[in-house]
Amino acid sequence: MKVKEVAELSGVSVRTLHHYDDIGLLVPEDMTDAGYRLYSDDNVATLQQILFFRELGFPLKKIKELLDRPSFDRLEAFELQREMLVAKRGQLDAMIATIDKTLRAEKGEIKMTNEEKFRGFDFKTNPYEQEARDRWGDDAVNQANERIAGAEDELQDRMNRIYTKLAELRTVDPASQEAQEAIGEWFHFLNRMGHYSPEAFAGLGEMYVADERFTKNIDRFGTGLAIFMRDAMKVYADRQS
Amino acid sequence: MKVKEVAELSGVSVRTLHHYDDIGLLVPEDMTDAGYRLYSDDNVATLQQILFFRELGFPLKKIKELLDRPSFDRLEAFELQREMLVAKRGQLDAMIATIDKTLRAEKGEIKMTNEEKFRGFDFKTNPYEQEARDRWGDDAVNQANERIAGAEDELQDRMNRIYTKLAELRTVDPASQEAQEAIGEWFHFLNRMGHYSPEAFAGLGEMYVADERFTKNIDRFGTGLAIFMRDAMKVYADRQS
DNA sequence: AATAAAGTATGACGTTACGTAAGAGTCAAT
DNA sequence: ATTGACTCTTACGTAACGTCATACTTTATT
Repeated sequence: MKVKEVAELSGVSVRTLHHYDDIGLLVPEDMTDAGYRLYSDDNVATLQQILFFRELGFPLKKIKELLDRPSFDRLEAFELQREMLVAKRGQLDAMIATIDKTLRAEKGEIKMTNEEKFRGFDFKTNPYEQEARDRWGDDAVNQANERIAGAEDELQDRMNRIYTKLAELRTVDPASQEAQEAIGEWFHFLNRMGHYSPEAFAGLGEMYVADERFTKNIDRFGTGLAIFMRDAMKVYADRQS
Repeated sequence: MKVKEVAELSGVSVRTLHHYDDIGLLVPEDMTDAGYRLYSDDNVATLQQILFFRELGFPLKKIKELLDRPSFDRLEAFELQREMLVAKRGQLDAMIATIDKTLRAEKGEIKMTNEEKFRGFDFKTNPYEQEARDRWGDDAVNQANERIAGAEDELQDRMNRIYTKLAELRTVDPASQEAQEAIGEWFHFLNRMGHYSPEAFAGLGEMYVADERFTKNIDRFGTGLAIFMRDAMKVYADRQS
Protein backbone atom coordinates (compact mmCIF):
# COMPACT_ATOMS: atom_id res chain seq x y z
CA MET A 1 0.00 0.00 0.00
CA LYS A 2 1.24 3.44 -0.90
CA VAL A 3 0.86 6.56 1.18
CA LYS A 4 -2.41 7.78 -0.12
CA GLU A 5 -4.16 4.53 0.42
CA VAL A 6 -3.03 4.36 4.01
CA ALA A 7 -3.92 7.99 4.49
CA GLU A 8 -7.46 7.53 3.26
CA LEU A 9 -7.86 4.35 5.19
CA SER A 10 -6.83 5.84 8.47
CA GLY A 11 -7.99 9.38 8.03
CA VAL A 12 -4.62 11.02 8.58
CA SER A 13 -2.91 13.16 5.99
CA VAL A 14 -0.10 12.08 3.71
CA ARG A 15 2.01 14.73 5.31
CA THR A 16 1.44 13.12 8.64
CA LEU A 17 2.69 9.79 7.35
CA HIS A 18 5.75 11.53 5.96
CA HIS A 19 6.28 13.12 9.30
CA TYR A 20 5.95 9.86 11.14
CA ASP A 21 8.50 8.39 8.80
CA ASP A 22 10.85 11.33 9.32
CA ILE A 23 10.83 10.98 13.06
CA GLY A 24 11.08 7.22 12.87
CA LEU A 25 7.70 6.61 14.43
CA LEU A 26 6.26 4.67 11.55
CA VAL A 27 8.81 3.56 9.00
CA PRO A 28 7.27 1.83 5.97
CA GLU A 29 8.33 -1.75 5.60
CA ASP A 30 9.46 -1.39 2.03
CA MET A 31 10.30 1.04 -0.73
CA THR A 32 10.03 0.98 -4.49
CA ASP A 33 13.05 1.73 -6.62
CA ALA A 34 11.70 5.20 -7.12
CA GLY A 35 11.62 5.77 -3.41
CA TYR A 36 7.89 5.36 -2.90
CA ARG A 37 6.90 4.27 0.58
CA LEU A 38 5.23 0.89 0.79
CA TYR A 39 3.24 0.10 3.91
CA SER A 40 2.46 -3.41 5.09
CA ASP A 41 -0.51 -4.65 7.08
CA ASP A 42 1.75 -4.65 10.07
CA ASN A 43 2.50 -1.00 9.50
CA VAL A 44 -1.21 -0.32 9.42
CA ALA A 45 -1.71 -2.08 12.72
CA THR A 46 1.05 -0.01 14.23
CA LEU A 47 -0.54 3.12 12.89
CA GLN A 48 -3.73 2.16 14.63
CA GLN A 49 -1.82 1.88 17.88
CA ILE A 50 -0.21 5.22 17.31
CA LEU A 51 -3.52 6.91 16.69
CA PHE A 52 -5.02 5.48 19.81
CA PHE A 53 -2.19 6.83 21.86
CA ARG A 54 -2.34 10.13 20.07
CA GLU A 55 -6.06 10.46 20.73
CA LEU A 56 -5.27 9.99 24.37
CA GLY A 57 -2.91 12.92 24.28
CA PHE A 58 0.44 11.19 24.25
CA PRO A 59 3.20 13.15 22.52
CA LEU A 60 4.70 11.36 19.56
CA LYS A 61 8.03 11.04 21.25
CA LYS A 62 6.46 9.11 24.10
CA ILE A 63 4.56 6.94 21.69
CA LYS A 64 7.77 6.08 19.93
CA GLU A 65 9.39 5.21 23.21
CA LEU A 66 6.52 2.95 24.09
CA LEU A 67 6.44 1.16 20.78
CA ASP A 68 10.19 0.76 20.69
CA ARG A 69 10.34 -0.75 24.12
CA PRO A 70 11.14 -4.44 23.64
CA SER A 71 8.66 -5.39 26.32
CA PHE A 72 5.86 -3.68 24.48
CA ASP A 73 2.80 -5.85 24.49
CA ARG A 74 0.06 -5.04 22.04
CA LEU A 75 -2.68 -6.69 24.04
CA GLU A 76 -1.69 -4.95 27.20
CA ALA A 77 -1.55 -1.70 25.33
CA PHE A 78 -5.03 -2.17 24.01
CA GLU A 79 -6.31 -2.84 27.46
CA LEU A 80 -4.72 0.27 28.83
CA GLN A 81 -6.02 2.29 25.94
CA ARG A 82 -9.46 0.96 26.57
CA GLU A 83 -9.33 1.97 30.18
CA MET A 84 -8.11 5.38 29.29
CA LEU A 85 -10.78 5.88 26.68
CA VAL A 86 -13.41 4.94 29.22
CA ALA A 87 -11.84 7.37 31.65
CA LYS A 88 -11.92 10.07 29.04
CA ARG A 89 -15.52 9.34 28.38
CA GLY A 90 -16.12 9.81 32.08
CA GLN A 91 -14.45 13.17 31.81
CA LEU A 92 -16.78 14.11 29.00
CA ASP A 93 -19.68 13.04 31.16
CA ALA A 94 -18.46 15.36 33.85
CA MET A 95 -18.20 18.19 31.36
CA ILE A 96 -21.70 17.55 30.11
CA ALA A 97 -22.91 17.58 33.68
CA THR A 98 -21.11 20.86 34.17
CA ILE A 99 -22.88 22.36 31.20
CA ASP A 100 -26.23 21.21 32.47
CA LYS A 101 -25.48 22.66 35.82
CA THR A 102 -24.29 25.91 34.31
CA LEU A 103 -27.46 26.21 32.33
CA ARG A 104 -29.54 25.78 35.42
CA ALA A 105 -27.38 28.24 37.27
CA GLU A 106 -27.85 30.71 34.47
CA LYS A 107 -31.57 30.39 34.92
CA GLY A 108 -31.13 31.09 38.58
CA GLU A 109 -32.36 27.70 39.66
CA ILE A 110 -29.23 26.84 41.51
CA LYS A 111 -26.02 28.44 42.57
CA MET A 112 -22.64 27.46 41.30
CA THR A 113 -19.19 28.24 42.53
CA ASN A 114 -16.47 29.30 40.18
CA GLU A 115 -14.68 26.09 40.90
CA GLU A 116 -17.62 24.00 39.86
CA LYS A 117 -17.66 25.73 36.53
CA PHE A 118 -14.49 23.94 35.59
CA ARG A 119 -15.33 20.50 36.76
CA GLY A 120 -14.52 17.92 34.17
CA PHE A 121 -11.70 19.93 32.74
CA ASP A 122 -9.42 18.27 35.16
CA PHE A 123 -6.27 19.17 33.35
CA LYS A 124 -4.44 19.58 36.56
CA THR A 125 -3.94 15.92 37.06
CA ASN A 126 -3.40 14.43 33.66
CA PRO A 127 -4.59 10.91 34.35
CA TYR A 128 -3.18 9.46 31.19
CA GLU A 129 0.44 10.07 31.86
CA GLN A 130 -0.20 9.00 35.37
CA GLU A 131 -1.76 5.73 34.32
CA ALA A 132 0.93 5.10 31.81
CA ARG A 133 3.55 5.69 34.40
CA ASP A 134 1.86 3.37 36.84
CA ARG A 135 1.70 0.76 34.20
CA TRP A 136 4.99 1.11 32.52
CA GLY A 137 6.81 2.89 35.27
CA ASP A 138 8.61 5.71 33.62
CA ASP A 139 9.67 7.07 36.94
CA ALA A 140 10.52 5.20 40.03
CA VAL A 141 8.47 7.31 42.35
CA ASN A 142 4.77 7.86 42.00
CA GLN A 143 3.23 10.23 44.42
CA ALA A 144 -0.12 9.46 45.84
CA ASN A 145 -1.96 12.63 44.96
CA GLU A 146 -5.36 11.62 46.18
CA ARG A 147 -8.09 14.11 45.80
CA ILE A 148 -10.75 14.72 48.34
CA ALA A 149 -14.13 14.83 46.78
CA GLY A 150 -17.03 16.57 48.44
CA ALA A 151 -19.91 14.50 49.67
CA GLU A 152 -22.34 15.92 47.18
CA ASP A 153 -20.18 15.30 44.22
CA GLU A 154 -19.49 11.87 45.44
CA LEU A 155 -23.12 11.02 45.04
CA GLN A 156 -23.27 12.44 41.57
CA ASP A 157 -20.09 10.66 40.88
CA ARG A 158 -21.42 7.35 41.99
CA MET A 159 -24.49 7.77 39.90
CA ASN A 160 -22.39 8.60 36.92
CA ARG A 161 -20.22 5.63 37.49
CA ILE A 162 -23.15 3.28 37.72
CA TYR A 163 -24.69 4.76 34.62
CA THR A 164 -21.41 4.49 32.83
CA LYS A 165 -20.97 0.92 33.82
CA LEU A 166 -24.46 0.12 32.67
CA ALA A 167 -23.84 1.92 29.45
CA GLU A 168 -20.90 -0.33 28.81
CA LEU A 169 -23.01 -3.38 29.39
CA ARG A 170 -25.92 -2.22 27.38
CA THR A 171 -25.36 -4.64 24.54
CA VAL A 172 -25.35 -7.76 26.66
CA ASP A 173 -28.34 -9.72 27.86
CA PRO A 174 -30.18 -7.75 30.55
CA ALA A 175 -30.77 -10.98 32.42
CA SER A 176 -27.10 -11.89 32.46
CA GLN A 177 -25.20 -11.96 35.69
CA GLU A 178 -23.08 -8.95 34.86
CA ALA A 179 -26.08 -6.86 34.00
CA GLN A 180 -27.96 -7.97 37.06
CA GLU A 181 -25.04 -7.16 39.29
CA ALA A 182 -24.81 -3.69 37.89
CA ILE A 183 -28.52 -3.07 38.12
CA GLY A 184 -28.45 -4.39 41.65
CA GLU A 185 -25.96 -1.71 42.45
CA TRP A 186 -28.41 0.81 41.09
CA PHE A 187 -31.16 -0.64 43.23
CA HIS A 188 -29.10 -0.37 46.36
CA PHE A 189 -27.98 3.07 45.46
CA LEU A 190 -31.53 4.29 45.12
CA ASN A 191 -32.53 2.57 48.30
CA ARG A 192 -29.92 4.51 50.17
CA MET A 193 -31.79 7.63 49.23
CA GLY A 194 -35.32 6.43 49.59
CA HIS A 195 -37.53 3.43 50.08
CA TYR A 196 -37.94 1.18 47.10
CA SER A 197 -40.00 -1.92 46.66
CA PRO A 198 -39.06 -4.20 43.80
CA GLU A 199 -42.31 -3.21 42.10
CA ALA A 200 -41.52 0.44 42.39
CA PHE A 201 -38.09 -0.32 41.03
CA ALA A 202 -39.56 -2.03 38.01
CA GLY A 203 -42.01 0.81 37.59
CA LEU A 204 -39.14 3.18 37.60
CA GLY A 205 -37.61 1.21 34.81
CA GLU A 206 -40.79 1.42 32.77
CA MET A 207 -40.74 5.07 33.36
CA TYR A 208 -37.25 5.46 31.98
CA VAL A 209 -38.59 4.36 28.65
CA ALA A 210 -42.07 5.82 28.82
CA ASP A 211 -41.06 9.34 29.64
CA GLU A 212 -39.03 10.76 26.90
CA ARG A 213 -37.42 13.38 29.02
CA PHE A 214 -35.88 10.82 31.24
CA THR A 215 -35.04 8.57 28.34
CA LYS A 216 -32.98 11.34 26.85
CA ASN A 217 -31.27 12.01 30.09
CA ILE A 218 -30.32 8.40 30.50
CA ASP A 219 -29.39 7.77 26.92
CA ARG A 220 -26.77 10.44 27.26
CA PHE A 221 -24.68 7.68 28.69
CA GLY A 222 -25.23 5.49 25.69
CA THR A 223 -27.90 4.98 23.10
CA GLY A 224 -30.44 2.42 24.14
CA LEU A 225 -29.40 2.48 27.75
CA ALA A 226 -32.88 3.36 28.98
CA ILE A 227 -34.42 0.35 27.31
CA PHE A 228 -31.67 -1.86 28.55
CA MET A 229 -32.12 -0.60 32.07
CA ARG A 230 -35.84 -1.11 31.98
CA ASP A 231 -35.38 -4.71 30.91
CA ALA A 232 -32.71 -5.36 33.47
CA MET A 233 -34.73 -3.73 36.21
CA LYS A 234 -37.77 -5.80 35.39
CA VAL A 235 -35.78 -8.99 35.58
CA TYR A 236 -34.22 -7.83 38.80
CA ALA A 237 -37.55 -6.97 40.38
CA ASP A 238 -39.09 -10.25 39.32
CA ARG A 239 -36.29 -12.18 40.89
CA GLN A 240 -36.52 -10.22 44.10
CA SER A 241 -40.16 -10.93 44.72
CA MET B 1 -8.78 37.84 41.14
CA LYS B 2 -5.21 37.77 40.00
CA VAL B 3 -3.75 35.41 37.43
CA LYS B 4 -2.67 32.66 39.69
CA GLU B 5 -6.02 32.34 41.33
CA VAL B 6 -7.77 32.06 38.02
CA ALA B 7 -5.16 29.65 36.80
CA GLU B 8 -5.59 27.33 39.73
CA LEU B 9 -9.32 27.61 39.58
CA SER B 10 -9.55 26.68 35.95
CA GLY B 11 -6.58 24.41 35.63
CA VAL B 12 -4.88 26.36 32.88
CA SER B 13 -1.40 27.84 33.25
CA VAL B 14 -0.60 31.44 33.99
CA ARG B 15 1.20 31.54 30.70
CA THR B 16 -1.99 30.53 28.97
CA LEU B 17 -3.84 33.41 30.54
CA HIS B 18 -1.11 35.76 29.44
CA HIS B 19 -1.38 34.35 26.00
CA TYR B 20 -5.13 34.76 25.88
CA ASP B 21 -4.68 38.34 26.93
CA ASP B 22 -2.04 38.91 24.29
CA ILE B 23 -4.23 37.70 21.49
CA GLY B 24 -7.23 39.52 22.88
CA LEU B 25 -9.19 36.38 23.59
CA LEU B 26 -9.60 37.00 27.29
CA VAL B 27 -8.74 40.51 28.37
CA PRO B 28 -8.92 41.02 32.12
CA GLU B 29 -11.53 43.50 33.16
CA ASP B 30 -9.18 45.60 35.22
CA MET B 31 -5.58 46.30 36.06
CA THR B 32 -3.75 47.44 39.14
CA ASP B 33 -1.45 50.43 38.98
CA ALA B 34 1.43 48.06 38.85
CA GLY B 35 -0.01 46.40 35.78
CA TYR B 36 -1.33 43.27 37.45
CA ARG B 37 -4.19 41.62 35.62
CA LEU B 38 -7.45 41.56 37.53
CA TYR B 39 -10.08 39.09 36.43
CA SER B 40 -13.77 39.45 37.17
CA ASP B 41 -16.38 36.76 37.59
CA ASP B 42 -17.49 37.57 34.11
CA ASN B 43 -14.01 36.91 32.86
CA VAL B 44 -14.10 33.57 34.56
CA ALA B 45 -17.38 32.69 32.88
CA THR B 46 -15.89 33.61 29.54
CA LEU B 47 -12.89 31.47 30.26
CA GLN B 48 -15.20 28.57 30.88
CA GLN B 49 -16.75 29.11 27.48
CA ILE B 50 -13.34 29.30 25.91
CA LEU B 51 -12.25 26.05 27.45
CA PHE B 52 -15.34 24.26 26.30
CA PHE B 53 -14.72 25.36 22.77
CA ARG B 54 -11.08 24.50 23.05
CA GLU B 55 -11.85 21.03 24.31
CA LEU B 56 -13.98 20.58 21.25
CA GLY B 57 -11.05 21.38 19.02
CA PHE B 58 -11.83 24.91 17.99
CA PRO B 59 -8.76 27.02 17.21
CA LEU B 60 -8.43 30.06 19.41
CA LYS B 61 -8.93 32.39 16.52
CA LYS B 62 -12.31 30.89 15.79
CA ILE B 63 -13.24 31.04 19.43
CA LYS B 64 -12.45 34.70 19.49
CA GLU B 65 -14.56 35.25 16.42
CA LEU B 66 -17.47 33.47 18.04
CA LEU B 67 -17.26 35.33 21.30
CA ASP B 68 -16.81 38.67 19.60
CA ARG B 69 -19.85 38.23 17.46
CA PRO B 70 -22.50 40.58 18.81
CA SER B 71 -25.19 37.96 18.34
CA PHE B 72 -23.33 35.54 20.53
CA ASP B 73 -25.74 33.80 22.86
CA ARG B 74 -24.28 32.02 25.83
CA LEU B 75 -27.20 29.69 26.31
CA GLU B 76 -27.24 28.68 22.71
CA ALA B 77 -23.53 28.15 22.85
CA PHE B 78 -23.86 25.86 25.82
CA GLU B 79 -26.46 23.84 24.03
CA LEU B 80 -24.29 23.44 21.01
CA GLN B 81 -21.34 22.53 23.17
CA ARG B 82 -23.45 19.97 24.91
CA GLU B 83 -24.42 18.37 21.66
CA MET B 84 -20.87 18.32 20.51
CA LEU B 85 -19.64 16.78 23.71
CA VAL B 86 -22.25 14.08 23.39
CA ALA B 87 -21.14 13.52 19.83
CA LYS B 88 -17.57 13.25 20.96
CA ARG B 89 -18.58 10.76 23.57
CA GLY B 90 -20.20 8.76 20.82
CA GLN B 91 -16.91 8.85 18.98
CA LEU B 92 -15.18 7.50 22.06
CA ASP B 93 -17.75 4.75 22.24
CA ALA B 94 -16.92 3.84 18.68
CA MET B 95 -13.24 3.77 19.49
CA ILE B 96 -13.80 1.57 22.49
CA ALA B 97 -15.84 -0.77 20.33
CA THR B 98 -13.00 -0.80 17.83
CA ILE B 99 -10.56 -1.82 20.53
CA ASP B 100 -12.82 -4.60 21.67
CA LYS B 101 -13.16 -5.80 18.14
CA THR B 102 -9.44 -5.58 17.56
CA LEU B 103 -8.77 -7.63 20.63
CA ARG B 104 -11.11 -10.32 19.46
CA ALA B 105 -9.59 -10.19 16.02
CA GLU B 106 -6.17 -10.56 17.56
CA LYS B 107 -7.38 -13.72 19.24
CA GLY B 108 -8.57 -14.98 15.91
CA GLU B 109 -12.19 -15.00 16.94
CA ILE B 110 -13.27 -12.74 14.17
CA LYS B 111 -11.84 -11.08 11.11
CA MET B 112 -11.40 -7.41 10.70
CA THR B 113 -10.71 -5.27 7.68
CA ASN B 114 -8.12 -2.58 7.75
CA GLU B 115 -10.85 -0.01 7.41
CA GLU B 116 -12.61 -1.23 10.48
CA LYS B 117 -9.47 -0.78 12.48
CA PHE B 118 -9.87 2.96 12.22
CA ARG B 119 -13.52 3.26 12.96
CA GLY B 120 -14.19 5.98 15.45
CA PHE B 121 -11.24 8.03 14.39
CA ASP B 122 -13.43 9.87 11.99
CA PHE B 123 -11.28 12.92 11.63
CA LYS B 124 -12.10 13.28 8.00
CA THR B 125 -15.36 15.03 8.57
CA ASN B 126 -14.94 17.57 11.27
CA PRO B 127 -18.53 17.92 12.37
CA TYR B 128 -17.83 20.79 14.70
CA GLU B 129 -17.05 23.48 12.22
CA GLN B 130 -19.97 22.40 10.18
CA GLU B 131 -22.32 22.52 13.11
CA ALA B 132 -21.01 25.83 14.25
CA ARG B 133 -21.52 27.33 10.87
CA ASP B 134 -24.97 25.90 10.61
CA ARG B 135 -25.77 27.32 13.96
CA TRP B 136 -24.22 30.70 13.89
CA GLY B 137 -24.05 31.23 10.20
CA ASP B 138 -20.68 32.45 9.21
CA ASP B 139 -22.85 33.81 6.46
CA ALA B 140 -25.74 36.10 7.09
CA VAL B 141 -28.20 33.86 5.32
CA ASN B 142 -28.76 31.41 8.10
CA GLN B 143 -31.41 33.29 9.95
CA ALA B 144 -34.28 31.58 8.26
CA ASN B 145 -33.22 28.26 9.64
CA GLU B 146 -36.17 27.83 11.92
CA ARG B 147 -36.80 24.46 13.34
CA ILE B 148 -39.90 22.55 12.56
CA ALA B 149 -41.58 21.96 15.84
CA GLY B 150 -42.26 18.33 15.18
CA ALA B 151 -44.31 15.85 17.03
CA GLU B 152 -41.57 15.69 19.58
CA ASP B 153 -42.13 19.18 20.85
CA GLU B 154 -45.83 18.67 20.89
CA LEU B 155 -45.42 15.86 23.34
CA GLN B 156 -43.23 18.01 25.48
CA ASP B 157 -45.90 20.63 25.34
CA ARG B 158 -48.63 18.35 26.55
CA MET B 159 -46.43 17.16 29.37
CA ASN B 160 -45.75 20.70 30.37
CA ARG B 161 -49.44 21.53 30.39
CA ILE B 162 -50.24 18.60 32.63
CA TYR B 163 -47.40 19.44 34.93
CA THR B 164 -48.56 23.01 35.10
CA LYS B 165 -52.08 22.02 35.93
CA LEU B 166 -50.84 19.70 38.65
CA ALA B 167 -48.63 22.40 39.99
CA GLU B 168 -51.65 24.63 40.40
CA LEU B 169 -53.42 21.95 42.34
CA ARG B 170 -50.53 21.00 44.49
CA THR B 171 -51.91 22.49 47.68
CA VAL B 172 -55.19 20.63 47.62
CA ASP B 173 -55.82 17.15 48.89
CA PRO B 174 -54.18 14.60 46.60
CA ALA B 175 -57.21 12.37 47.04
CA SER B 176 -59.63 15.08 45.97
CA GLN B 177 -61.55 14.74 42.77
CA GLU B 178 -59.74 17.55 41.02
CA ALA B 179 -56.39 16.12 41.85
CA GLN B 180 -57.40 12.66 40.82
CA GLU B 181 -58.71 13.88 37.50
CA ALA B 182 -55.50 15.64 36.75
CA ILE B 183 -53.39 12.74 37.78
CA GLY B 184 -55.60 10.46 35.72
CA GLU B 185 -54.70 12.56 32.73
CA TRP B 186 -51.10 11.95 33.53
CA PHE B 187 -51.74 8.24 33.77
CA HIS B 188 -53.41 8.16 30.39
CA PHE B 189 -50.76 10.30 28.88
CA LEU B 190 -48.05 7.93 29.98
CA ASN B 191 -50.09 4.97 28.88
CA ARG B 192 -50.25 6.39 25.42
CA MET B 193 -46.52 6.03 25.25
CA GLY B 194 -46.10 2.77 27.04
CA HIS B 195 -47.87 0.20 29.08
CA TYR B 196 -48.43 1.08 32.67
CA SER B 197 -49.84 -0.98 35.42
CA PRO B 198 -51.26 0.89 38.38
CA GLU B 199 -48.43 -0.49 40.45
CA ALA B 200 -45.86 0.77 38.05
CA PHE B 201 -47.62 4.10 38.08
CA ALA B 202 -47.42 4.27 41.85
CA GLY B 203 -43.80 3.21 41.68
CA LEU B 204 -43.12 6.01 39.31
CA GLY B 205 -44.58 8.37 41.84
CA GLU B 206 -42.30 7.05 44.54
CA MET B 207 -39.48 7.58 42.24
CA TYR B 208 -40.31 11.21 41.67
CA VAL B 209 -39.56 11.77 45.28
CA ALA B 210 -36.78 9.29 45.83
CA ASP B 211 -34.55 10.37 43.01
CA GLU B 212 -33.42 13.88 43.55
CA ARG B 213 -32.67 14.53 39.95
CA PHE B 214 -36.22 13.92 38.95
CA THR B 215 -37.59 15.71 41.97
CA LYS B 216 -35.78 18.82 40.97
CA ASN B 217 -36.97 18.52 37.44
CA ILE B 218 -40.57 18.23 38.51
CA ASP B 219 -40.42 20.83 41.19
CA ARG B 220 -39.48 23.34 38.59
CA PHE B 221 -43.19 23.55 38.02
CA GLY B 222 -43.82 24.27 41.63
CA THR B 223 -42.20 23.48 44.93
CA GLY B 224 -43.51 20.31 46.44
CA LEU B 225 -45.07 19.12 43.22
CA ALA B 226 -43.16 15.88 43.23
CA ILE B 227 -44.43 14.92 46.65
CA PHE B 228 -47.90 15.92 45.73
CA MET B 229 -47.78 13.84 42.60
CA ARG B 230 -46.47 10.84 44.43
CA ASP B 231 -49.33 10.99 46.87
CA ALA B 232 -51.91 11.50 44.17
CA MET B 233 -50.47 8.71 42.10
CA LYS B 234 -50.57 6.33 44.99
CA VAL B 235 -54.20 7.06 45.66
CA TYR B 236 -54.96 6.75 41.99
CA ALA B 237 -53.21 3.41 41.70
CA ASP B 238 -54.91 2.05 44.78
CA ARG B 239 -58.30 2.94 43.44
CA GLN B 240 -57.59 1.38 40.10
CA SER B 241 -56.74 -2.02 41.40
C1' DA C 1 4.02 6.46 -28.22
C1' DA C 2 2.84 10.86 -26.54
C1' DT C 3 0.73 13.44 -23.26
C1' DA C 4 -2.03 14.55 -19.62
C1' DA C 5 -3.49 13.57 -14.90
C1' DA C 6 -2.70 11.76 -10.58
C1' DG C 7 0.41 10.30 -7.14
C1' DT C 8 4.84 10.67 -4.74
C1' DA C 9 9.37 12.69 -2.94
C1' DT C 10 12.12 16.03 -0.71
C1' DG C 11 13.10 20.40 1.12
C1' DA C 12 11.88 24.43 3.65
C1' DC C 13 9.35 27.85 5.72
C1' DG C 14 4.80 28.87 8.31
C1' DT C 15 1.56 28.15 12.14
C1' DT C 16 -0.78 27.21 16.50
C1' DA C 17 -0.68 27.28 21.34
C1' DC C 18 1.60 27.56 24.35
C1' DG C 19 6.49 26.07 27.49
C1' DT C 20 10.45 27.80 29.41
C1' DA C 21 13.69 30.78 30.94
C1' DA C 22 15.66 35.66 31.98
C1' DG C 23 15.61 39.86 34.19
C1' DA C 24 13.02 43.09 36.85
C1' DG C 25 9.36 45.10 39.47
C1' DT C 26 5.45 44.37 43.38
C1' DC C 27 3.34 42.92 47.55
C1' DA C 28 2.62 40.90 52.23
C1' DA C 29 4.69 39.34 56.09
C1' DT C 30 8.31 38.60 59.12
C1' DA D 1 14.62 45.91 55.72
C1' DT D 2 14.50 41.74 53.82
C1' DT D 3 12.66 37.60 52.38
C1' DG D 4 9.57 34.85 49.54
C1' DA D 5 5.76 34.49 46.74
C1' DC D 6 3.62 36.78 42.74
C1' DT D 7 3.66 39.41 38.81
C1' DC D 8 5.30 41.74 34.55
C1' DT D 9 7.39 41.78 29.74
C1' DT D 10 10.49 40.06 26.28
C1' DA D 11 12.00 36.45 23.70
C1' DC D 12 13.41 32.24 22.03
C1' DG D 13 11.97 27.08 21.92
C1' DT D 14 8.92 23.16 20.55
C1' DA D 15 5.42 19.88 18.80
C1' DA D 16 2.94 18.31 15.08
C1' DC D 17 2.01 19.01 11.41
C1' DG D 18 0.07 22.54 7.08
C1' DT D 19 1.39 24.55 3.01
C1' DC D 20 3.80 25.64 -0.78
C1' DA D 21 7.48 24.82 -4.38
C1' DT D 22 9.84 21.97 -7.40
C1' DA D 23 10.83 17.64 -9.46
C1' DC D 24 10.26 12.82 -10.47
C1' DT D 25 6.95 8.34 -11.34
C1' DT D 26 3.13 5.92 -12.52
C1' DT D 27 -1.33 5.35 -14.63
C1' DA D 28 -4.81 6.56 -17.86
C1' DT D 29 -6.17 8.33 -22.31
C1' DT D 30 -5.93 9.44 -26.87
